Amino acid sequence: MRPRARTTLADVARLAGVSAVTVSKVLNGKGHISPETQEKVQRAAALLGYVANTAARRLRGGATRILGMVVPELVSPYFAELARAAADAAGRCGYDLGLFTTSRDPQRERERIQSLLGGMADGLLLVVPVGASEFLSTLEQSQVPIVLINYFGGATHLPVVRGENYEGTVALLHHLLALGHRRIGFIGGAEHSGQAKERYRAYREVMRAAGLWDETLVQPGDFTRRKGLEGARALLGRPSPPTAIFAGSDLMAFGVMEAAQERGLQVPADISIAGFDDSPLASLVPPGLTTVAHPIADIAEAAVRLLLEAIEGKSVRDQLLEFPSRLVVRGSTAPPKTPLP
Amino acid sequence: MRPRARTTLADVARLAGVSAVTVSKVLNGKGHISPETQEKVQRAAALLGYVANTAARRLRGGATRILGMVVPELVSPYFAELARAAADAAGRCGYDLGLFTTSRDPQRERERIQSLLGGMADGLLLVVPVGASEFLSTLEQSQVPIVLINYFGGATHLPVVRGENYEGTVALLHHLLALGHRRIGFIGGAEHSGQAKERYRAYREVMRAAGLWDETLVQPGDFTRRKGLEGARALLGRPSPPTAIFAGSDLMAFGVMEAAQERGLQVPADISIAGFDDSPLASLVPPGLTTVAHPIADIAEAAVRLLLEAIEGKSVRDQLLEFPSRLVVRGSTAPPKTPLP
DNA sequence: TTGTAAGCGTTATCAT
DNA sequence: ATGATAACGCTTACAA
Repeated sequence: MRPRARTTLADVARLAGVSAVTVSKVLNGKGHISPETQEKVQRAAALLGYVANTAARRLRGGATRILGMVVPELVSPYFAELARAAADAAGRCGYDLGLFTTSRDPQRERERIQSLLGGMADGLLLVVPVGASEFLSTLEQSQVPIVLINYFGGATHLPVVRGENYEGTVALLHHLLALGHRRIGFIGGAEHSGQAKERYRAYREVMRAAGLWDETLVQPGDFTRRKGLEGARALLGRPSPPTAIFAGSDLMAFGVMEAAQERGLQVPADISIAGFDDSPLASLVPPGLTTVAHPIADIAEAAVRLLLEAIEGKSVRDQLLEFPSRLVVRGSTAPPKTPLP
Repeated sequence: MRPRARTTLADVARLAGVSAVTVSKVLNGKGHISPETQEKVQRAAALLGYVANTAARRLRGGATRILGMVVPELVSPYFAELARAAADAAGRCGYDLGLFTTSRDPQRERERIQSLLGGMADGLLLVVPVGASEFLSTLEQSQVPIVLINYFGGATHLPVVRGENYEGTVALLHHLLALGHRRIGFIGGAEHSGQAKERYRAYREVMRAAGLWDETLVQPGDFTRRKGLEGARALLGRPSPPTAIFAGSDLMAFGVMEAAQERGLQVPADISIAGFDDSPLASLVPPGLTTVAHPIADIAEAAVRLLLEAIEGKSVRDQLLEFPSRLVVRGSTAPPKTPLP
C-alpha cells in the first residue's frame, strides 16, 4: 500500500556515484564541481524526480523561499486582493506565498503565527489586530523577519506598510456634508481591526467638528454584508432615519443597499450610501458605490519588498510606509431630498 | 541587532531540570509523566514562550497539523469561499490550512506542489487542472496524503471530491430553452479548468440535441469579469446577436451585464443572462443573476474529512465524491422579446 | 517515571 | 574537485 519512500539526496548521490554533499552543491550551484559531475548529478536528480525536503533544508538553517502571510479572512475582496497582489509580488522575486487565516480569533492568531515562526517561512507578512501590543514584543524578538500590514495599534519597532484610512474617511464625509447631509449613519468595521478604528475615529471627529455628533447613528459592524444589512435596518427603522449611511466596508454598503431596497428606498434619491475599499463590484452594482480606494497592489508590493530586504539582512526597523487613500465618487451619493437649513 | 536565538526543547528542559525527552512527552501528552514534572515543564515552557519548531518536528516524521491547499487563484469568490470553508473544516479538527496559489501556470503549479510534498504539510488538498495526467502519477506515488478537488481529468487512484457541473449546466440551458430562447451565447471558462470543460461539454451537447448548435456563439473566457465583458461585446456586436448569454462563471456574467448596459440593453427584457457559481453577489446585483450553485461548504468539508482519514492511515484510494449542483433562477432570465416560431 | 541513543534530510566547514 | 563530519531540533525506540 505505502508507496516507496521519498527520494532523498542520498538516493541521487548513489545513482550518480558521488557523495550527497556533491549533489547538494550541484543542485544549489555552490562550490566548484566539474562539468561532467554536474551533468551526471543533474541527470540522476531528474531521473528520480528529486525535490529537496523543505523541512530538512529549513532545519539546517537554509531558506525555503516561502513567505508566510496571515490574514483575518479571505472572503472580503480586500484581503483576497491583498493576498493575490502579495503572491504576485513574491512570485516575481522567486518566492512562494503561503497564506493562513485567523478567523479573527486573537488566540488562534497567536498560535498560528508562533507556529509559522516555528520555522517554515523565510519571512512573515502579518495583518494583525490592534489589541496585540504585548504580543508584538514577542514578534519583535523573532529571528524570522516580519512586516506588519495595515497595523494601527501601539508603537512597535517592526516595519509597517499600510493604507491611509483617516484622511480618506474625512474626504468621504466632507463629500456627504457638502451634498447637504446632516444625519449621517455609520456602520463600524470588525472589532479588532485597526483600519476600522481609524475610520470610526475620523467619523466621530468630523461629525463632532460639524456639531452633528449623535451616538445613536452608530451601529456595530464586522465588514460583512449581513452586518451591513442589520445595521442599516436598525438605522432606517428609527423615527428620524439618516439621509446617508457610511458603511466601513463595501461589503457592508451592499448590505445597506439591500436594507434600502427592503424599505422601498431609492438610492441615491431617498438615501445616500457610501462604503470603503473600492472592491471590484463597487462600480458594478447600480448605481455605482461611492467609496474610498486603497492602492492595494502598491501596499502588497511594498510589504513584500520590505520583507525581502529584511530577509537579505538589511535593517528595516521602525520603517513606516503609508499609502494614501482616494475618494471615489459614484452614483450612490447625492443631495438629500429635504436638505436641512 | 540579532535577537536571542529561538527557544528550543533543550532550553525548556534545562529550566525545568529534566531531559528534553521528558519535555517532549509532556507537551505532546505521550508517555507517563508524574503530575509534578508535568507542572514544572508546562511552567517552564510557558515562561520561555516555547513553540515547537515545525521543520524539525516534520523532519523527524511527526505531524505539523498543517494541511496544504493549492488553488489557481483567490480573487474568484468561488475559490475564496472554497478556501474559507476548507480552513474552517480543518480548524474544527485542530488543523491549520496553508494556502498556495498557482496563477494558473501549470509549470509553477508542479513546482509548488513538489515543494509542498517536500514536507511541511501533513496532507494536501489540490485543485488541479485537467492537463496534469502524467503529473498525477507522480502524486499517486507520494507518501503525503492527497485529495483532489474538482478534478475532471483522466483516471486516477487519488481520491476526488467535486461539484457536479454537467447536469447543472443542462438544467440551466433547459431553463433558457423553455423560456423560448434559441440563440444562446456561451462564454467559456479558464483553459485548463476541468469544470469549464464540463460546462462547455454540456452546452455543446444540449445545443446540438436541440438542433441549435452554432459555433460562432461560443467565446473563449477565463472566469474573469473582463473576459465576460469582452466576450459579450463580441457576441452582441454580431448581426443577429443571441437573446441569451450563458457565462461560465458569475464574474463573467457580471461582465456580460456591463456589456449589455453599454449597448443600452435591459436585463432581462432585451437579453437574458446566466452565470455559474452562485457567488454572494449574484443575488445582490439587480435584477439578480440566474446561476448554478455548488454546495461549496459541503465539498470543502468532505475533502478535509477524506484527507484526515487518509492521514490517519485509512485507505481512500479511488474514492469519488460528487456533490449535486442546483439551478438558481433569479431575475436575469426571462422569455426573449420576439420568440422564434 | 525518566533518560539515553539514534536518526530524520540537508548543508557549512573543513579535509583531502 | 570531492568527500567525511557534524549539526539543525525533534521524537521514537529502548534502557534504566
